[in-house]
Amino acid sequence: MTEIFTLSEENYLKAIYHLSTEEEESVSTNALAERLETTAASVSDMLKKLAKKELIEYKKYQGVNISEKGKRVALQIIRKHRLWEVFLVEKLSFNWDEVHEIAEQLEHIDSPTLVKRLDEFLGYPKFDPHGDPIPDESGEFQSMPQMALSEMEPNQSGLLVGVRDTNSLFLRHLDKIGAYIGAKVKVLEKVEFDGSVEILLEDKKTLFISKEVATNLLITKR
Amino acid sequence: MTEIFTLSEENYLKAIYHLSTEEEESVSTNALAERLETTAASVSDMLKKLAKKELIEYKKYQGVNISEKGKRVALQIIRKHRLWEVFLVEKLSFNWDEVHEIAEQLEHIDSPTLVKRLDEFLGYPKFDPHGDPIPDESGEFQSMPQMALSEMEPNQSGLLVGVRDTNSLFLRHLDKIGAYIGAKVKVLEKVEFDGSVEILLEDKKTLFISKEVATNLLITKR
DNA sequence: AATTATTTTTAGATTTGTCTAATAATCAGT
DNA sequence: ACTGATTATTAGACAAATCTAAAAATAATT
Repeated sequence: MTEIFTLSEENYLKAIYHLSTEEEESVSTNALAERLETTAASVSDMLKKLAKKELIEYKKYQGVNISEKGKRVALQIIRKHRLWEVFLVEKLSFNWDEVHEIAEQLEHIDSPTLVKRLDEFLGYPKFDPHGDPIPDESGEFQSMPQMALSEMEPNQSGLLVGVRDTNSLFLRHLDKIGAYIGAKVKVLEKVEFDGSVEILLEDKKTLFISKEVATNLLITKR
Repeated sequence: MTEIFTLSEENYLKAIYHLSTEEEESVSTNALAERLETTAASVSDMLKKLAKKELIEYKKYQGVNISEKGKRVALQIIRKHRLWEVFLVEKLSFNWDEVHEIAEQLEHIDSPTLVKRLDEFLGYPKFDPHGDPIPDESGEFQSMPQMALSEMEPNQSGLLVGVRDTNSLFLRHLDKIGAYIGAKVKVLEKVEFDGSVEILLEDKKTLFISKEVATNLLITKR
């Protein structure tokens, strides 16, 4: 008898989870309202509901913290979202910038067996097409130490493992310059003047990356 | 800008479509209420809504007929349902008796591109795992002339192309006796006494089929 | 510390889809 | 053609999720 949650509840939980990993402090009503493109009043209402179900810890005017139970639920939704993204890209040959909205729908499909079979079908992937880790059934996931490309020093190298911004224009730009998740990246030079970075991609192509792009590319050193 | 329908509207349309192909006459409020496990009052309310959107033709107390527009919408939902069933059985190795409820959820995912890619990925299947035809993008589908096994005469043979009852117990029974969609079936003898039928399955196995089972198996002669 | 600005919550409405109970229309049997 | 039974519709209520506008709490500024 696994508890069932509404679409709205699931979306709130996911947003709360994401916001609380992005910042250390508790999540504010307004931040949630903005993220979910709704009003602060609606958020207040929903928070009361989620608190009653013990999915969050909530004291009026003090912001929200996600509970252990809430985190468990959120991570399962995120797991589904990312598995479906892998499916869409690997099996249905979508581009990685086209899959987010479809996965937003698919993540709410309720069937533990389906998730298990899908995971198996995809070969138990550990990361989604954007480089984000896929939680396992118990909510655990591998997180590699990551840093922005802009924070690396000349001569350091690593693998491109993720992007900070998942904006579709940005992702298409990456495709165009030939950058993809898993690519080997070596920093050749950092340009003081404008913060841009000269990199060597896959040991064969050198190019300049603007500061804006460099701060949005996540690298694992090793 | 393709019109968007709510989950409820889609489920009503699907039910109306199915009921109106099962019987020639227009669909009654009570029949719909029973099918959708709701009350006649709720059905009345919804019918007004669907009529306003011109998805059905509806005159008070006279039952419903689905409009051309409504049929188009219903067939696209059915298309999605059946494609997902193929996916679940062929790719995720579900049994055919386990897929219906999951497909009931997946059929509401809204993304024309997804449907197109899924269809392609599955190799443009024409029938779902229960033997039901899959409508194409414009709503057309192949329908083979079908008859119940119980209506066939001795020495006639054909292919098992579908089931009338999709009850999970029934489907498992079929698995147990070794009957599956696509199997060759030849009627050896009909037993007057209890209406049971002796058949030859795939030219290699003879067995007795009860009247109940025989009326629920659909055969194409050829 | 007092006042202003910001943030958050409440109060009251609205929409969607549902329900029960009451009413109205149609159908069936004599 | 009438009467009783069946079937369908309306009226009114309710829960979920949202909104606007008003009030309350907290934070910031002088």
